[in-house]
Amino acid sequence: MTEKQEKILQAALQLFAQEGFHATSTSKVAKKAGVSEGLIFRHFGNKEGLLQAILEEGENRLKSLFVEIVMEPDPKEVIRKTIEMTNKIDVSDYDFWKLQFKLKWELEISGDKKMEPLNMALTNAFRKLNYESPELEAQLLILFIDGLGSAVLKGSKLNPDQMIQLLLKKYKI
Amino acid sequence: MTEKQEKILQAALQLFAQEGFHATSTSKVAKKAGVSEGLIFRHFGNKEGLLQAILEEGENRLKSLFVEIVMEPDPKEVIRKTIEMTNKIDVSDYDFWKLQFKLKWELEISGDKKMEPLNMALTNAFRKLNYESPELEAQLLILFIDGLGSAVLKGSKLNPDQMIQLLLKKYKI
Amino acid sequence: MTEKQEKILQAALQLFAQEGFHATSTSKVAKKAGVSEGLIFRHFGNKEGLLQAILEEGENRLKSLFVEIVMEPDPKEVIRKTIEMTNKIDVSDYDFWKLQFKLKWELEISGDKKMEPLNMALTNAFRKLNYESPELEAQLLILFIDGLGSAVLKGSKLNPDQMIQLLLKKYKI
Amino acid sequence: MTEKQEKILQAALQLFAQEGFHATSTSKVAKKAGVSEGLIFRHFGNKEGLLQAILEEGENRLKSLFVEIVMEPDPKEVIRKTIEMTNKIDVSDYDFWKLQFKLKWELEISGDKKMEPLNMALTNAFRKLNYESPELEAQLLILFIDGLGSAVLKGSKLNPDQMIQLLLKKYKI
DNA sequence: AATGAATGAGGGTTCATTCAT
DNA sequence: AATGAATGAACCCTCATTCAT
Repeated sequence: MTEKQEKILQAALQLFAQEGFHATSTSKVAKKAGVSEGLIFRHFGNKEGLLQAILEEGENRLKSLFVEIVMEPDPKEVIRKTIEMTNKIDVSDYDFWKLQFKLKWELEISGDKKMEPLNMALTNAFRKLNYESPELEAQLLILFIDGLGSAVLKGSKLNPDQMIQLLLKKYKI
Repeated sequence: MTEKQEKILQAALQLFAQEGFHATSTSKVAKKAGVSEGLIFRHFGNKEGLLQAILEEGENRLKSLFVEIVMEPDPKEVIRKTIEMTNKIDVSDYDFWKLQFKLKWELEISGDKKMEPLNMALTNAFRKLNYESPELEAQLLILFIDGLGSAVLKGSKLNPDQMIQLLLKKYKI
Repeated sequence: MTEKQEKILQAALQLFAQEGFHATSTSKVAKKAGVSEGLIFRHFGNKEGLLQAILEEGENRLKSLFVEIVMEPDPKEVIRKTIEMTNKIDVSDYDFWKLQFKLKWELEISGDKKMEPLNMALTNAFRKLNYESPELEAQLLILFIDGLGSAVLKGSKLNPDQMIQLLLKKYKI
Repeated sequence: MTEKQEKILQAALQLFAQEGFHATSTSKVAKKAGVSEGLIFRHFGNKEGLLQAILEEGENRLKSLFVEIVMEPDPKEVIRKTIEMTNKIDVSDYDFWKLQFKLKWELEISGDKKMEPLNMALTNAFRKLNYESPELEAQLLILFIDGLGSAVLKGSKLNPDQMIQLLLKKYKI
């Protein structure tokens, strides 16, 4: 991975996240990266390939976010960590996460699959805590954190910390 | 509103919802509507104008969805109706709602403002029911219905009816 | 067929014939035709389509060149007219015919099929004249007019009229 | 001439012959040759230089094809060898000869000059045999073998052996 | 000798938009 | 109101070529 390749990825990430995939031209990416447009295609094949390169890194980051939760034995802790997940996101990674959400809509990339490990960890946790419908409860919680992340990234005025506190209380944690 | 205008709006709605705003060319819209491309510009000024026309109708539909909730005096009913809102969506309107969600991300159109009446109705309801933080509770519930709608429209496998039942139980309704 | 469409075809024919298909850019065609580049694609779909449009006219012209020969009852006349065919080509049509020959090589478009009616007419003529191998004789004569046309169009110094006289004498016509 | 230079020439020959000069990119040549693209320019200066290198070898091969004919004292033998020339072409050299014909059209390289020695040899032969117009007869025969080679290389269905027999008979050889 | 990163110009094509009819 | 020809800018991408290593 040369220095210019990194520059391209960085510029593309930022622009895709801010303006969207289709609304970002490869020439804009090149200009922002301080690189000739042709270089993008030499390294990533085509615009789609550039996107894939970014997304691949995305899956890795998501996995490393999940690993702590999935490995946690205490069910209450699983739920707590899940709820607090959105707070773990570094501000410098906003563009990155924004892109993930954006693409789910712009390119109809389903996020279900990626969430599966989290889903299972939560289902297990709720089962251990004797919730009536552990699967449903897991889905509901995922719905919440997805919604919370979504709201935060879209710049909603909602205060995530308060929301997290409220949720923790509701789950008696 | 002539017949051809309707045809254009219909075609645009479908295409914008399915492929996205930027990925849909005006020529595709014209072809699908069975209309000359120029006519789109005659009637809606430009591509953006076409979008606005669709969105305006969107706000109206949203308002009419909300009106029942906002007018409801019984706070428990307000919450129940809110939770069951997603079930009220007709399958034939899927494209329409999909577009609304899609655009929030593709064009960074905040949905906060549109949700304000619902937000206030819910806040009021929770206050009447002596919830500790009615504002937060309202936001949380909105988060939920937003997440649920989002999941359904993206074709998630999750069962909305079960989810609604679970929620109703949680709110003791 | 609008006026500008004609202009495009004319310019393309000239450039394709002179520089070759691949060596001619659509922008060059547009400039020469005094037309915006986009118009080419509106009317002909793509560069290939533009070529096809030219070639279609080619087949028609070829057919009308053949018709006199194919309809001729006197076998000697068939042969004579075939031999003299190259002389029938108008100087203003040089570009057109050059393109036909050029493409046979540049794009590997076989000319065999187009020559079939002429082939049959000649075979018949040679058979009536009791030549030993009429099919072969027909092919040989086609080889000759193809070669002669080719030489003339490539700007060879060879004198076609003398060549034609020589041939006529050989076939005793 | 290093091993890699040979590889490049070989690959270029094949590609130029099959796809044409303009339609073949230097990168394709490099890939086929298993060589870095830069090396092509190190060795041959530019794409044109690469072509020239191939063509130079072409002239040599042509000369060596002609030498037998030009050196032949018996006029009848001169004619026979000329007519049978196309049969002398090795199948493994098809690409090479195809390229020669192709370029005559794609790049407007006249073949007249290269044919001069053959032309003179034939003229002489016909003169010795007391043909009326030896120059014309020479040109005509060249026209034939050019056409025959052309047809064979373009993959025509015509049977070259039969054609050669027919010609030999016509020239009473 | 050989590589592979890098470039700038140009490739074909699509786009939103305008205009005469 | 409606068409369809026409445009120019921008699109993604490929090209031949250069250069540091």
